[in-house]
Amino acid sequence: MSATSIDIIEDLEARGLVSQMTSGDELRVFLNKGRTLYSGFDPTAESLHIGNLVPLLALRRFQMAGHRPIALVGGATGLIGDPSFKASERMLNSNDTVAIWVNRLKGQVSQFLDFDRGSSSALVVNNLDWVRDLNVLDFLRDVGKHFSVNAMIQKDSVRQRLDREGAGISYTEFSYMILQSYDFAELYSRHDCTLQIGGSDQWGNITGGIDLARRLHRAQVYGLTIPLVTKADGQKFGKTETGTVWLDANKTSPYAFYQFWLNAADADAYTFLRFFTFLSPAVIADIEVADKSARGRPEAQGILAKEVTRLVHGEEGLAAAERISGALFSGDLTSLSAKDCEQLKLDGLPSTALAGAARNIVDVLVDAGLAQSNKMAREFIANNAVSVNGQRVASDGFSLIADVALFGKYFIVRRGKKLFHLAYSTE
RNA sequence: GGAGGGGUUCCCGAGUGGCUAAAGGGAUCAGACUGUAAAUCUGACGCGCGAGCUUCGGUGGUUCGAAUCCACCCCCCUCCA
Repeated sequence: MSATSIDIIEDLEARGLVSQMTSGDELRVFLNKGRTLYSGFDPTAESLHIGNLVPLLALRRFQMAGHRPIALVGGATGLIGDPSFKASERMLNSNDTVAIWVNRLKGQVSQFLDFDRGSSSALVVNNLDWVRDLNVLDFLRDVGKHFSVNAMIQKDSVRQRLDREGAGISYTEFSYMILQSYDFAELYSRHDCTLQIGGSDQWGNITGGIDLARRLHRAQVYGLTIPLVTKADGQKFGKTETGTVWLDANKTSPYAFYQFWLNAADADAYTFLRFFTFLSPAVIADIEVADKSARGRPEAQGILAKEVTRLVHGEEGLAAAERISGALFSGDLTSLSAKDCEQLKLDGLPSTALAGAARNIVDVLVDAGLAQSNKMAREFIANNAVSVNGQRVASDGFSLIADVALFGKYFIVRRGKKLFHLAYSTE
């Protein structure tokens, strides 16, 4: 294998991306040559979300450093459910559902990796391919025998499920760790995969795999975990009012995605730059210094939003997101042209068509999803939180009629400071 | 199989016959202040314009009246076998 171009561990450490690793110095030396590594992504939904982006980008960082990344999509493990640090047992998803999600995820992870890069070309695999044909007796005899239940119940990742009153864990989920361990051993023998990376919640599963690879194949393999992304104020990362921030443009538009990053707190922005972009730690440090010495609004969030949106949605997605953001936030809505309004719709600003000639604002808010109920809609209006085309809506009797429309048909409805919706008349 | 404990509004968690749409905390949302930040303060937080209606694992019952009492069922936890 070819020599690697940069010290990947050093880069990861400079970004704060290393949580734990097995035999640190040894691993550093081991990575002087191009190696094969993997990270797993379980199909728990039809799309990955921004939390998955950190290990995914880490795979790419390794690839850029000359290593061969394998993205494993958990067609098998997704049928079981990872109990690690989960408060309670989860519902099982059907085989069909998981199979569909596997395909979606395969497509998503592929976007971030290079499949034409010689000896470090990426690989996407599905663990169902080798787990499907295992039979129970062989599994219990050949694999299960290597696991000590005593050791398994000591793992932090399942402790709270065992200790906590009212929780508990099924044998199904308890077995998850064994399946993931088997994956590592299998990837070692199939692809000479010698390193597994994952979120820090995966430490227990990863070390399980290291032990199994040694026992089954007398192999020395390694593990490295990445810190889970946390926010400075302690709140959960990756959620907005509308829910999870997905990588799928159909579930979270490039515009919403861009806005998510733009709204990062100052205290988080530089950490996120290190975690979610390929800007070098030195450049990021410069940005931070410049922001600190400047008054007013920092640059970091803008750079962050631009970089990550480009990474996930490409130049076109970024351009659309910036067009909408510029139009809505940088001043006078009435200065928009008819063409601009049409473009907002094309760019993915949430929009609805209005059937009748005049529509009551309360109905519009509810239909557009800007309010959950008529009652909430009225409350927003009473709180002065609603405007149409830049004009405060003073009463819940307000109607969207041609007189207040832009170009006779467009209504830019705003609820709160940041939530916009385009309603347009089809008459 | 036996004994005990438990399932309350998004989450945690009080409530053990009317004063309870249901304490308190968290999360979330809005307003003010700002920088589409943080912190802080104020308000909202089942549905309904409203009279009111629908909620406390499920079903049936007792009662003028139940989340609270009874019966059966489902699910979870702990201990014993």
